[in-house]
Amino acid sequence: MDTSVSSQLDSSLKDSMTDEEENYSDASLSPADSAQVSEVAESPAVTVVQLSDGQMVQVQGVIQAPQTSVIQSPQVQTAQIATVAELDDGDSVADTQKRREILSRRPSYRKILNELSSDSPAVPRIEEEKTEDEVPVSSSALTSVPTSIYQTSSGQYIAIAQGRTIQLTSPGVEAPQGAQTVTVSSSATPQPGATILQCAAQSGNSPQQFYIQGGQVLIQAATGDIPAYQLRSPNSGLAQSIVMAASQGSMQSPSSQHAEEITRKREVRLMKNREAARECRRKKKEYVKCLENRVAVLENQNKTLIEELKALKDIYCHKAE
DNA sequence: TCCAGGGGGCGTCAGGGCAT
DNA sequence: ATGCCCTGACGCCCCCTGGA
Repeated sequence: MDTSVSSQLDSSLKDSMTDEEENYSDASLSPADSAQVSEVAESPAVTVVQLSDGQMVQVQGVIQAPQTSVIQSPQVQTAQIATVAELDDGDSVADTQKRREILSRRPSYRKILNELSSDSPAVPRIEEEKTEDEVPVSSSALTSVPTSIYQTSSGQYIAIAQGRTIQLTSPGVEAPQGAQTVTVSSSATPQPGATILQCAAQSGNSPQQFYIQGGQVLIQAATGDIPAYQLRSPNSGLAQSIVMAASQGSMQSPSSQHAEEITRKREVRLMKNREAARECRRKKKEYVKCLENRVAVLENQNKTLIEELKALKDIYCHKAE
């Protein structure tokens, strides 16, 4: 009787705990999570469970059962899970190395959550990021040499592609509303005079004007609430040598193009890393929430099984009498 | 009201993993 | 080998809360 129930619980745990989760419970769970997992009384009953990848896991005290009664308070009916390597006393140096390897090889939150979701359909999957609405930081745009992306001091992005396309994007605004695209058809060979382009601004705003003057490109705001951008291409056309002045009136000299390129690359890198860190934190929160849900589910499951066991035991005792 | 402490979010850096 | 992505770690800032 006890054996069957504990095996059920073991299999339940085996099904629901991936090795990545163990790594997290070992290293980086939130205090609330670790408290729920590790709050356990010492029990001599240790079950070794083999995970799907072959890793051995010791599950201690799945049911803290004294000899007389199986039923215990729910507080102590949690499982303590530790890898065999950690529990093994001998060869601590090798254990430490192995532990470090396990920790350092931990997959990303997306992978972990996707694996969890493959286990249980209730867990939402984290889809691969769509780059369509990330024009300023899309890798394809960044790796293609002709595209230049700049961020203004107000947070707006200016993307200039070799196709003579200028795109203004405001952060936090969906692409259809936030992006303004202008195709510069006359700039392959810059006109000696100024070519004025107008793009349809957002409703309610005055149109912005783009001046192209003898190889120079100036983007000026027509309204006071939009900061003034100044771009220029000293040699020809709208190639990547276009730079953006930090403020109105501070045009860049060609001699500083190398430093500008370095600065631009750094800005792009920082911007992408900023986004990545934000996304990583979001996924981490989602992952922790997922683990908390899983703890709740497993606790409920445990409770139900114990009640079931109690009922069966009552029936058995009645028949024995 | 002031202030210390904690929590949460953010930006940046560093380093490992991975694809090319 | 290289570049990109992901994430831990660190410092900073802001907000909230409880005590003096």
